[in-house]
Amino acid sequence: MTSDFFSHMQKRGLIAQVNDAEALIEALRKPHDNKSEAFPGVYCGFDPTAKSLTLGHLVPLLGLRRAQDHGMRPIILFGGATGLIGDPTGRTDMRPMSTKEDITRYIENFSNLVRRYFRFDVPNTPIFVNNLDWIGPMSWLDFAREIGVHFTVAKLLSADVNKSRLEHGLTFMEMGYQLLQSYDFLELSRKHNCILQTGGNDQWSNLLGGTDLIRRVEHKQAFCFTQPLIVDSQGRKLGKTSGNAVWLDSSTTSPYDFYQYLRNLSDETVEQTFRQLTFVSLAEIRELCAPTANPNAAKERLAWEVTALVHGKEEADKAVAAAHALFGGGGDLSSAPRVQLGKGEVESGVDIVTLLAKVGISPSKGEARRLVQGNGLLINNEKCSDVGYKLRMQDFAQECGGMLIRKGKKDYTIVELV
RNA sequence: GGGAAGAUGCCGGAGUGGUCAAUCGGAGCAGACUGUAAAUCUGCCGCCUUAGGGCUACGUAGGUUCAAAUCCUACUCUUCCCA
Repeated sequence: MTSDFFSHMQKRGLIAQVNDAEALIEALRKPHDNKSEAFPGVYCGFDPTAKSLTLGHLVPLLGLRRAQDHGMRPIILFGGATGLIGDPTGRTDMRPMSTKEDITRYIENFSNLVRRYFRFDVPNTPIFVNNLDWIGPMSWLDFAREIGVHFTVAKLLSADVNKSRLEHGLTFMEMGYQLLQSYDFLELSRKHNCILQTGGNDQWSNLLGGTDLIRRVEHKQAFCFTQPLIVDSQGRKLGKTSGNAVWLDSSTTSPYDFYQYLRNLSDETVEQTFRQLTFVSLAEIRELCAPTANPNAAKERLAWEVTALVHGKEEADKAVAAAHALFGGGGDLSSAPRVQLGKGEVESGVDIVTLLAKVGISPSKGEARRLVQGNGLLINNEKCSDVGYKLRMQDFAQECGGMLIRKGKKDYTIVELV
């Protein structure tokens, strides 16, 4: 059944570039002993550059899960070592260096986030590794002699990713990044029978570095493919809202906001996102996204499916209920985003502008003022265009258990008194 | 090591003594239209403000001047050319 993996990924639009498709299909066809270490391994690395993972990381994560479902062993690598260096790919300047303590903390959070996407009740359970474990103890000299010797500087410089960086200052540290990632693949190939590496489309040259290294050192063929970056109809990277990333972590992006983000995707993006971010069958997706079908029904389903994967069915249902309540009128508001305000504030006659800034609905008073002046604010579904409006206790006595603030068309917040 | 150029707001990129909180484009926010979509059009887009103004900003630190993003000095960083 591993043999179906590749075509499954292709049909879902999850493969951008492959190094050797035919040989990979052939390798996956090879029967193996289900009880031993012999599951062919597939790995993808995640560098701890931020405290949480984003929507964009969901593609490779689910890709590993799809591999698991097809009888491969998923290997999730955390870049404890590579995170200290920073991948120069696609960047015009160096990443700010994180501290070692930050990276340790991030990795802890990553491993908590990631577990839910895999199965542990099967023989091919996932493996979690940290590349600091093998890169950390290695001396520079050993590394240079064992790994560095297989890379020429000309080759590294010819990579487009490095070329563009050359003008802006590429450091020695960062140029070593590809070597580290290549070494990871070699190590996993030796230890865990890992035959395949996946990554984002921008990772192509890093992935090839690994397959090259394995061929040179082990005289074995290894495989890699990249996955398309998920983008919207304008080709913008998916997963940013209001300039902020959409995180997989419920404490940074609430399940409601997560749901809303997907619910608001543009029409053209829905079918592709459906294939890439859900396990819904292709036949059903076709039906949902047919030209005659209701695009809003498709979006609701898509948003629910992905939210359920990331936050669980219960949270997804709550997000739907909240959305229906806010947009459809009536229904259950209990899951809408909430913020709290001290009673004393209202008693002392706080005005609307101060309140918006205080609870974080607007980042500053000036912006709150502009919002109100621009007719963009509704209090309990009534337009409020009076900048000096003073809140009263009865404003907070709505059914939802507080005051319903609507900013613009679809940004709802309940302010409750404590 | 020597020489040249450069560092501006979230990003790109104008500005070269006052009229600069800084042209323009992108991103973002809001309004109209709509389907919680796209496209389009309109307004906003440093912070505070009792709306008169105040404060902080043009790599960092000093200086010249009534007045500096703009001139001078030192420093930091980057790019290019030569070695």
